Amino acid sequence: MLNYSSKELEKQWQLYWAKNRSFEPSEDFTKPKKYILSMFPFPSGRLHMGHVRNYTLSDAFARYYRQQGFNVLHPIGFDSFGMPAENAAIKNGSHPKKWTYDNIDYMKGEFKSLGFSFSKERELATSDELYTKFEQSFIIDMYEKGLLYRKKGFLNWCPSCHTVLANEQVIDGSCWRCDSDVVKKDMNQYYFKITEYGDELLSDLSKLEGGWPKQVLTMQENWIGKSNGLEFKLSFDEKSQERLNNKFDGFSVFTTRPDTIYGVSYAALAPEHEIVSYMIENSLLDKETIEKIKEMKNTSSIDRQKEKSGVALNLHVLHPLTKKSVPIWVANFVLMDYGSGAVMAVPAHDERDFDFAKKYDLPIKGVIKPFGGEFSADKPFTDVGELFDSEMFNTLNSKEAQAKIIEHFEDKKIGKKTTNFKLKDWGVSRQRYWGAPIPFVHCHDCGIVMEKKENLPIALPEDIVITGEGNPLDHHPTWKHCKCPKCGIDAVRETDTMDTFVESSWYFLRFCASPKNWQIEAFSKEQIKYWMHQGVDHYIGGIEHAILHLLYARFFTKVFRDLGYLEFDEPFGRLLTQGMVLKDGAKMSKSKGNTVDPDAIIEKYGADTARLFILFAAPPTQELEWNDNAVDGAYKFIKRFFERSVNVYKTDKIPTLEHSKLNKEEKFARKKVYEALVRAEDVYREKYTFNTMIAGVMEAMNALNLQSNSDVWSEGYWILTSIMEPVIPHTCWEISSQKFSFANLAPQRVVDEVFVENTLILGVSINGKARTEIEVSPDATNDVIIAMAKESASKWLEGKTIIKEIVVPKKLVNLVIKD
RNA sequence: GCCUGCGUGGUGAAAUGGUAGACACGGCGGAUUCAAAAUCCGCUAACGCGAGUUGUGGCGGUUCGAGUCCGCCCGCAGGUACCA
Repeated sequence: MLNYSSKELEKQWQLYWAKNRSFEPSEDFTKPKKYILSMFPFPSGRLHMGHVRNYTLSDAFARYYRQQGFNVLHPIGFDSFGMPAENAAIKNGSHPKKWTYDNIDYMKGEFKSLGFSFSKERELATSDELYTKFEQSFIIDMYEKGLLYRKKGFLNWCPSCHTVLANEQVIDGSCWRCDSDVVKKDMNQYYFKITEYGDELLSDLSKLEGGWPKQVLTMQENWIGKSNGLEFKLSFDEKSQERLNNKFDGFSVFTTRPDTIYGVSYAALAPEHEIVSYMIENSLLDKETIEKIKEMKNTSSIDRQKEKSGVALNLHVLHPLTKKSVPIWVANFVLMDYGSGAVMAVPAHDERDFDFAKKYDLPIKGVIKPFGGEFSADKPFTDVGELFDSEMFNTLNSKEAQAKIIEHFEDKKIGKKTTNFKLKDWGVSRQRYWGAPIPFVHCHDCGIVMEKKENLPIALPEDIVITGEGNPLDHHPTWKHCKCPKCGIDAVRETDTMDTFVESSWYFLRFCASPKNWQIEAFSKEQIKYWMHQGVDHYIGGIEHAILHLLYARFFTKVFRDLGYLEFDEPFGRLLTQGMVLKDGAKMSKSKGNTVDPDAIIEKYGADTARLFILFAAPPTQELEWNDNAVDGAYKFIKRFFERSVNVYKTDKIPTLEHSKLNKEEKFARKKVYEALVRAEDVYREKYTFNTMIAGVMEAMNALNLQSNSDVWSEGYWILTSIMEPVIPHTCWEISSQKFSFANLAPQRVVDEVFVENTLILGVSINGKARTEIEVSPDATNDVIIAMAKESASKWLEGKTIIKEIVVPKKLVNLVIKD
């Protein structure tokens, strides 16, 4: 066994694992469990290095916990619905289903060749009809509970993908997938009422503290965007009401700064506001004004941000407290989909209101001044200060005034305390073929009717033509025609399919179900209770899912809880967000031409090399710079690790050694081995810094190589192959099977005697600066140590006075001196 | 703008407030070889022949002692943005 041949060795163990069902979880729910999950891939065709990093990490956890005796669930699947399958269909004329499942087959082969210890029997693809069946059933439940509804609205529409996008899928005004400019389109679609869970999604973030990266918690918090304030109505004066044919008596506004209420000098409506629309439709505005408003509406959200613009409506409202007349404007910076689409404007204390007031020469009325200072109208004052010109609230601290003014509005019944969220309901309809059909029927008589559960799944037709224009399901000759499930007359199926984020919002629950029950249930309460206790134990994936996927999955968990399917609040106990894989300082991408193909690396070096390099080159949360030379180095280490196992004898028990009889090199080697073990335990528990764990093993190897005691070698390998198995499993199983009958792939005991030293080296520093070293006995008293330190450092002490002596046990001595 | 992170050798990176640079890559030198590859050994923060001096983005502070803690500033990355 001198020659390391990665290819044969890896293939052999992969076969062995498959044959022995080595990675299937047990159904014995009395055992302690670990649920290790990596975010499942979209079957794009081939794995990229980001995937390899992701699954190498989860595999290391899974293998470690198996060694520790846990019942480990480490499943994998494919998030297999989605637009790329259709885009490929348009481009190559392939069928989305064939394209998808061919890719899945190929990628499964890649998983195998990387030695990932996934459960084979729980593999799934979300485009499987069985998966769709249960998903549609959940959708029906959610509709019945009022958590899914249909409404007309202004939607984000990608003209290139010909589909609607959720707010979360619009990045800087562009489509998250194809980067086209997103436009607004008025149409019907289905929404999940995620806003109903806004408060809980926010407050439960505190339950995740410690388990999730702070960064992700902050991102979710900002995305949910809760703000407290005052909502009140601004009422039109009589003249304005008449002008509006008495159709409107006013409009509602929301502010987080009620303390600035006396500084209101105008109010502004969004261009899409209903009052504005009414005026346009009923020709209550002159041509020029209508043109200006239309122009604002047609400007994209990015362009709207460039410069403020607006137009006066010649309407007036009465200030709610002072009853003074306040002019109404239409302003492009007022958003229709936040609050009520209308704002009170206080230019003295708000940047946006200020810019707008400057541009249109509107009055700026200060009501808050800096403590001990004066208000200046040169720029808006937005800090906390003292109220003035605010009637009964004068001299109050502006922070305190907020609550008081809200109270005042509530007492007078002219306004109320309100909370607003940035989070909006999640639009899920997609005008696409390759997705799960929304299981509803449109009946002329009954309206929207849910399909009967026994008819599920409503599967996709396979004989379709995909052109890229419109929705293939809508164009299909027969698919959408059906009978109303309620009254039986001719009806039409909903042709919208669901956003693919719906599938990834519950897949982690599906994995908990025993495959033997897959046909009859989505998952069972009992099994979920076991596997999901404290959530998924380690969830690993890219930071790019910090908002979308993780928020939706949290939402679904809470909904399922309220539907009675499960009994916990949060799906993922611990989250590890891995860094990107870079080459030449940039993210690997086909367009940049800096990709490294995992298959090529496996072919050249083997899977263990790829795995070792990835875990060694950087800690998981950091970016990982690909380095061909260092990959080569990883290969050489494995080869050396394998070949030096000739020094190890065959045994099925860890050798026992009499430490005191060993020579210096032998003792040092043992110490290094056990140091590596201690480090490994820390890594899995909390730090995840596999790089330092591997460095420890390398140090131990270097130390073993300095001695030739075969007991020390054998004990060392017993432990080191156990530590390294999660990282380079093929190599370690080979060594372990040949030398230890696998008995070492089990929890290891730390032997404390190896850390006992008969002399200690202490650093000696003068005024905190390292100068020299002394060698002392471990039980030397401080007096002795200081005396030795002084002698050793005498050169630096000449002519100086020692004013303080500090001994840090086992570390150093610091002498503080002065002239 | 706001919110998170992060700034350490030629490079990837280590370092519970206690001798900065472990481990590895690269580089240099040597052994082996007819030669090369592979392998093995040694050196490798900078400056200096050396004793030594200087060094963790910058400036301060706390401390016997700061890469680490605190304050301000600079730079980079990610997220987010007329959210009233």
